[in-house]
Amino acid sequence: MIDKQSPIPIYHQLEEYIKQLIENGILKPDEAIPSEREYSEQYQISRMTVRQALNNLVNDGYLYRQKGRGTFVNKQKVEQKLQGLTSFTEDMKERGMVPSSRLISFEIIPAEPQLARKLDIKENTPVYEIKRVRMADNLPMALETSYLPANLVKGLTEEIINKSLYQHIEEKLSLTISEATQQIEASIAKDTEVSHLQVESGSPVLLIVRTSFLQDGTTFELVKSAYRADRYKFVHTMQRAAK
Amino acid sequence: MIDKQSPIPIYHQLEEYIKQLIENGILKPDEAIPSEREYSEQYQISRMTVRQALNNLVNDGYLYRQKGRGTFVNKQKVEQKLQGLTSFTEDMKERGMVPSSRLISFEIIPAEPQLARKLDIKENTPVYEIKRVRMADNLPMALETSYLPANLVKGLTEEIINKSLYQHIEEKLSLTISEATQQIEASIAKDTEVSHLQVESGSPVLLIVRTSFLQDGTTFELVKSAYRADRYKFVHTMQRAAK
DNA sequence: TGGATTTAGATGTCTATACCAGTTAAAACA
DNA sequence: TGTTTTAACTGGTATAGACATCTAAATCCA
Repeated sequence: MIDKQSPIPIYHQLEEYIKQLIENGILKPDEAIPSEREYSEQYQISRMTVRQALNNLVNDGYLYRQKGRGTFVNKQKVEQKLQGLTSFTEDMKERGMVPSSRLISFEIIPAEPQLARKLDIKENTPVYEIKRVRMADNLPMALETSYLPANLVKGLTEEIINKSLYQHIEEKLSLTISEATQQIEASIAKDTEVSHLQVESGSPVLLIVRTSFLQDGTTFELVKSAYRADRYKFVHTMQRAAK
Repeated sequence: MIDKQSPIPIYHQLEEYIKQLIENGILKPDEAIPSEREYSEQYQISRMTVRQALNNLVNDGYLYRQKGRGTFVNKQKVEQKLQGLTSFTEDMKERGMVPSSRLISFEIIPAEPQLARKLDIKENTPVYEIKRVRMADNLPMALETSYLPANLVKGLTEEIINKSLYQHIEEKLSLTISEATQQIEASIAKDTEVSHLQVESGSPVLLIVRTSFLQDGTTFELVKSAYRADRYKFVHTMQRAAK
């Protein structure tokens, strides 16, 4: 399980190992995991190294400690799942639904002033505009429009979009989204939303505007979505900041 | 600065000290702080102890490290402000508005099954129910109903509520909310909401249900709010979880 | 039996040391 | 002068041990 010769740090190996046991349900919530000294003896590693692994897992919310008692498995929180959320696809899968989508339009347009400001690029810079109806279990869930600076994601095709845009971005272009800001508000469905989402006029929708950033701070994408209020609820967990 | 005889752990003292320097602007963003070895020598403490302090500050987002270069002060992110958000009052102040509220009703009721489940208490346990219209710059912003288990916050009075419920909870009862989950959805204003929020019937509202937890995991409060969609937008930053 | 005390074992704090791996700038070299 | 090497930093990983503090079970005693 633990390979001391590996270039991967020991604490990280132990971390991944324990994380696996939790995610596979072998270690159950509120169950005590072996003590630090047990890990230390079993794998012949120092107790401080074990602590480093456990501390990371505590920080990530997988474990919690009780002085004098032991270290325990945390309940799988919705939060952990949602924090990693980047795409509609991931979100729906988390909710146990099958995501799909129908492309409405796909073109390259010059960024008008407002969009340019939001994407932090110059006016009229080419931008991909992708409009899609997002579905869950084959029912319309949201109408989504994405804007991506063309210079960041060259050679985008309909095929890639229909397959998995995010997979392409992460694996082929090896770009990683590190942070995102969301603005969420309520509204009444507009005409295009009424028709694409198949709701009655006057129906409420949840508008979510997400701006995603890369590690270096580059603005990567702007996504405007209108969700059917009767089908979608946004769930979100937050920790109180230290004073 | 560092008192080795103090019952307060050394790493914690150093942590608070550095945090102060950052919050008071003495250490500026992207500025390097002294190296681990410097702290170690200056205060005659072990480097591992210094690392424990710095690690905590990195985890809390105050610092970031660069291998081979040093440890630097982070920019104060909006996220950090929003993460600490717990109450309507704090939220409005962040937005530069003056919060106020009008009490509609205040009573102790037995928890019905659904509420009991959400608060994680037994059925018919006494619960405070507080209904208020929340205002920003004297304009109705939201209709809010709070539920708090009576045994957790004994002796609540109208006066306390009108003054500052959260201040009372944190300072008098010394309870700290460590985590909260929010569910956000869009809807159409109901009759009571129409009248209290002074909107037309058919107007959209943003429904937010917040459940707050104490450090030990106790469910502390359930707050249901209906915000005027034309005045309120929920903003939220998230980091991508590590894979 | 029931309450106080002991004890074993858990996490928490801290030390002192060692070596590794990036980064940078000065020193040596061509 | 311009390039390369080197040395002196930085944080990252890992060890082995000490003592503190808290918890719960075992033990003892009235």
